[in-house]
Amino acid sequence: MKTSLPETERNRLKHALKSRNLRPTRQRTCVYGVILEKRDHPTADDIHLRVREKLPSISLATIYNCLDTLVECGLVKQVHLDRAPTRFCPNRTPHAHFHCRETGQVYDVSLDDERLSAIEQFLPDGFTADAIELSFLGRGPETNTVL
Amino acid sequence: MKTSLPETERNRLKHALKSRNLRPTRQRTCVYGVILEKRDHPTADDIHLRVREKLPSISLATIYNCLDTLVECGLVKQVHLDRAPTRFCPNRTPHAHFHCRETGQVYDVSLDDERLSAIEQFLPDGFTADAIELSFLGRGPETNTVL
DNA sequence: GAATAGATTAGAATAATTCCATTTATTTCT
DNA sequence: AGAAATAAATGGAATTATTCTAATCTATTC
Repeated sequence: MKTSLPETERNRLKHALKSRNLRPTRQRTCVYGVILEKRDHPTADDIHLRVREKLPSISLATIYNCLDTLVECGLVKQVHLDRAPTRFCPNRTPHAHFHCRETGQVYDVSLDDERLSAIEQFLPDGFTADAIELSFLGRGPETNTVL
Repeated sequence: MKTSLPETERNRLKHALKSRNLRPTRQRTCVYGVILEKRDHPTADDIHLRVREKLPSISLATIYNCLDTLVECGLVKQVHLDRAPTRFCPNRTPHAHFHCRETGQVYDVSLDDERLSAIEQFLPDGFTADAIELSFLGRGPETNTVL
């Protein structure tokens, strides 16, 4: 059976899993593949629907398990917006999220090292962060009234 | 009946509500009072328990209604961390949140104007944000191993 | 190839949030 | 003040997200 995961990505997954003594199962591979395929910040449920097209019998619990594993491996990030289901994002470079009020669309906003370290310096002495989540809520470019 | 809300705060609430044609009901006043009283980022459920001591018959639905109103009025902010229930925060000055992995405690991290506008500049052209949420996950000062 | 550890599965359980229809409170109008 | 009109609160049911559990399946090790 062939899964549509490019070699580099598949290797990244394999290595990340192996280094933690986890197995590169069909389900994990497929979930990761699906997340990389359409980068629209899907929820667990969205992902379930998409993965089902390839592995029709996969359960939602497995989706959650796989996602948690991928998050642990640092291959996927969780995005928490509003009182809404968690979304998942395979962008491994440092970035923030912009959530459009109008369209509901979520955009990645990339953060270079300079910006990232600027943010880290907001923390008072004694605090050490290993994860930062920055998100904006507002109106994206396609909602602009052209006058 | 007396509610333990200091005058300034009560006025702030009254004015914010009036300007939106909303009513300063006992429930709204009490919910706001409780949130100001113990600033530990409680969930809707926590707040329900606390408000019940003063208004024993208040329902959770009303707590949610009141909180939504307070958020609309800009008197309370929502905090979204992990896959966890939303927390509420009455700190109206710009600030981020720090979530300690060990203790679960949530700290406010204040942001001065300079920092705030630095963050705003992360946005590409065409995007306008009316809310920013920044949160850190890591270890707070009380978890430091003293060597 | 049996034993062991790791993953998946279905479905039940839990928990957060929303919805709805009814009742109660507040404001407005006279 | 009292009646009408509007806004808000209520309880409980409904929905939805997420977690848990026990059983089954798979891969790896001896």
